[in-house]
Order: sequence, then C-alpha cells, then structure tokens
Amino acid sequence: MPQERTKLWYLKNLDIFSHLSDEQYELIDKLAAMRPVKKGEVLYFQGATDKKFYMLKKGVVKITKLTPHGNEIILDIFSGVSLFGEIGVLNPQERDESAIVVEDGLICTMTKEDFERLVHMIPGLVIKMTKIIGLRRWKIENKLLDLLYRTVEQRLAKTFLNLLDDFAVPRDGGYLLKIKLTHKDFADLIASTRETVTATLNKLKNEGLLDFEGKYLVIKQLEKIRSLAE
Amino acid sequence: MPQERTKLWYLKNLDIFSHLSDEQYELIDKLAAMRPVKKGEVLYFQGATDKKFYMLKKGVVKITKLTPHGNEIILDIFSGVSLFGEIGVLNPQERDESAIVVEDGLICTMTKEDFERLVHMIPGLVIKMTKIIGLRRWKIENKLLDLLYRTVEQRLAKTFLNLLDDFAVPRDGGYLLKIKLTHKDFADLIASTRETVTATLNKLKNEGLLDFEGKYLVIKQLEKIRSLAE
DNA sequence: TCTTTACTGTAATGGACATTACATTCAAAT
DNA sequence: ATTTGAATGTAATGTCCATTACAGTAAAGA
Repeated sequence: MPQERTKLWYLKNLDIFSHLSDEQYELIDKLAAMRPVKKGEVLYFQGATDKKFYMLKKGVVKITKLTPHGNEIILDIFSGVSLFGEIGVLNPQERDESAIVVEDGLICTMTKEDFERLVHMIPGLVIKMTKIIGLRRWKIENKLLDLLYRTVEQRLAKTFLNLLDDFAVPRDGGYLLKIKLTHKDFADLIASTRETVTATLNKLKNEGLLDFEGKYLVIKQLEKIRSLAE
Repeated sequence: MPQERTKLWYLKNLDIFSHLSDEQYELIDKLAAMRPVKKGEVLYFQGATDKKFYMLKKGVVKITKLTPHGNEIILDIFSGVSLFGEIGVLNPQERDESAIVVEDGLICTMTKEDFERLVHMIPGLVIKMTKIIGLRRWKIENKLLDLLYRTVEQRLAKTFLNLLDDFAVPRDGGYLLKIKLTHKDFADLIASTRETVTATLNKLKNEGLLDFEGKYLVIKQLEKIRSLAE
C-alpha cells in the first residue's frame, strides 16, 4: 500500500463481527449463505425492497446510483473483505442504489430476520452498524463535495489515490492499479464524461505522471498525482 | 403547506421518542437540558468532539460544512421540532459539520452517557436512530447529486420547494417564504456564487415567477417553479 | 476467422457559470 | 443622524468542460 494508513482505511476494515466467541462465529456462519458471483451480476437494484445485507469475501463490487436524468454515478467500489447494503436491514425504505459485481467473487448475505436474531444474542451489534453507516455517510459526503468543487484532473487524481489503497501493485518505482476500469467507469466515478476522461488521462500520460499497461493504469509519479489531488 | 406530503415530510417528522410511557417522557425531560439560543450562535463546529445530540424545539438551525478549499455549503436547514447532531452520540469521529443558529429558538441537548442510559431502558431507540441517520444520508446524497447534475436555476427552484415545506405563508395566491436568507445563503445552499444567485433571482422575478417583499421571497407561480425544479 | 460491439482517440463548438470589478442600496452601530 | 459595513445589482471576461461528431482500435461472440 503506497500511503500511510488513513483513518478511513482503519475504519473501513473495522469488522462488526470482531471480538466474538467461537459459538457466535459458528452461528453467523450458519446464518449467512455464501455463494459465488460473476462479473456483471446485479446484487440489488435501486428501488429493490430486499431486506438483507451483504458481506463480500472476495471480488469487487461497485455501488452505483442512477439519477432521474439518466446520469449514472459510481458512489463506491468495494473489494476484498467488506460489508455493504447494510441499509437493507435497518431501513424500511427501498434501496436507492444498485450493487453490481465488477470482478468475480464470493458473497454472503444475511436477512433482516437473521440479523435481528443475532442482535438479540449479541447486543452492541447495532451500535457497530451505526458506526459503519456513519462512516459511509462521511465518505460519500466528502466524495460528492470533491466532485462539486474540484476540476476533472483533481478528481481523477484523487480517484487514483483511493483506488491505490485497494488495488496497488508495485511496478518499477510506480504502482499498477490492478482493477479493470473503462474510461466510462472513471467518468462515472468522477461525474464527468468519457471523452473528457480520455483526454485528461492522455494529458497525464504525456506529462509522464502515469502510463497504460494493457487494460491497467500505472501511476508513475505518485507524488505529483498526490499534489494534483492536493 | 403547498405540496402534498412527501415521504420525506413524514420521515422528517418521525419522532424517535414516540410511543413512550409518561415516566419515560419525564426521564427524558430530566436528562435533556433546555436552553434558549440566539441567531448566530454556533452549537458545534466542524472538528468538535462533543458527544451529544440536539433537539430543536423552536427556531431555525443550519448545518454547514467547510471544504478544505474554503467553500462553505449549507447541507440542511432545520426548523420547528427536529433532531440533529445525532452522529455525536453514535460515532467516535469528530464532527464534520457545523451547526449554527439562524433564528432564535430553544434547544435541548443530551449527552452520549445519558442517551446510553436511556437506550438501556428503552430498547429499540438505537434502531430508530439508525432510521434517522439513514434518512439523513438519503437526503444529503440526493441533494448533492442534484447539485452535481442540474443548473443553477433548477437548483434554486428545488431549494424554494424544500423551503416551502417549512416556511410557507400564503400571500395572495402565492406563498411567502418566511425565512431570512441572503443571496450568499442561497448560493451556499446550491453550491453557486452570490452574483449568479442575484442574477437568477432577478431573472425569475422579471419572468413573474417570484417577487421580493422586504427581506423575504414570495413564490408567485408555484407550478412554474415546480416545473423548473422538474 | 470474421464480424460486430465495446472501447478509445481527437478536435471543434458552445454554454453555463465563476471570476473580477464596481456601483448602489440597505441596515446596524456609534 | 451619520457613518460603516453588509447585502444587492450589473456587466465583461474567461475557463472549464459537456456536447457533438467521427475515426480508429481492441475484444468478444458467432
């Protein structure tokens, strides 16, 4: 990982199921059905009313949102062990985001009922959940504010830094971003357009800050990227 | 109120302290210290670590956020009976928003400790809290997306509609917005600039959609405003 | 292997606003 | 009542970036 661990990094890895007894772990294991998922699979759609939450064990999932005007925005990308869709077990409303598999993986789901049974046995679980929700809110709020007030170049640079936390692979002095994202994906991540992303990426490439390696991006001058993101 | 009650309206008025016994009410009353607040008073600052939440009984409070680059944005405006700052009792992080009194009023505060004592006696309180937090997130997320993808005129129109829910006073066929906001305030609400707001307000005035009455705005053609906000 | 679809590259045009720069009016403080 | 600062009005200039329009390239399916 290229940068020092941030508060966010620690919090992201905060496990709501830590400090549990073996029996409790077994119970959770029994309740949460695991299944493999394939790229492109939609776990839930905006508007869905499924009452469950998801635990990603392996793979990559993106959380997207479609505005009434047809703009798609990627709110977050999860990889490795992480938890998402938690709103489903706590809120009565319908989902206002979709979750789509970006890279094959494994997920567990837990229904609202099972979660509530669990909460009875493990008090304090809800509080942990609220912390995760609070963190989510903080993250998304800050992301959207960045999108509002910063240029495309700055937004892209920041996106690289975020992705490096999860997908960095050292590559002669720099870091390869081991996640396949199209220019359209980047555009949806930073609320811009495909064309502008293409142009900006090539500009940064010409300036020597990054390079293309097949379908992957290589960050060659991390410090310069960092100062762009500021 | 000019428009039919929205889901948001209902949810906003959802009271976490409903369905309680008289004793429980008395307890809460004892725990929550009430005090008058004056316009301009800062209830908490971004970065503060106070562990309490706030209940507004009367008056108006704005929730603002300052970006690292000096942009101020108003995330929400609360009026009448409402609850805010709830993150303080659930999250360990420092506050990432400020709460500032816009119009004189009365507020109660409750510390994290008292809230936790209360939670012991009234299970289900945390769940109610998570619903409020979820609603907040939904609201802010949608607001920020609107700011990202819509024009200044559309954003202003939508802001009027939101404010009408809380501050509408009938005024010969239209509605007077009984809240004092400067053009700078409107700019901070819609992530624009003072000058652009002034120009747009005057454009809408010239088109007959609204008018100025002292320090207040009068929405003259609600339907047209609504179709602008779309 | 070929075909077709998805993705990338590039350039021109235009539009929505921020920015800058003042002027004017209004309200609050002394 | 006068001064001073805050809020508003208006216009010009410029910039970032969406939009539009193609062309070229890679990948996936038949």
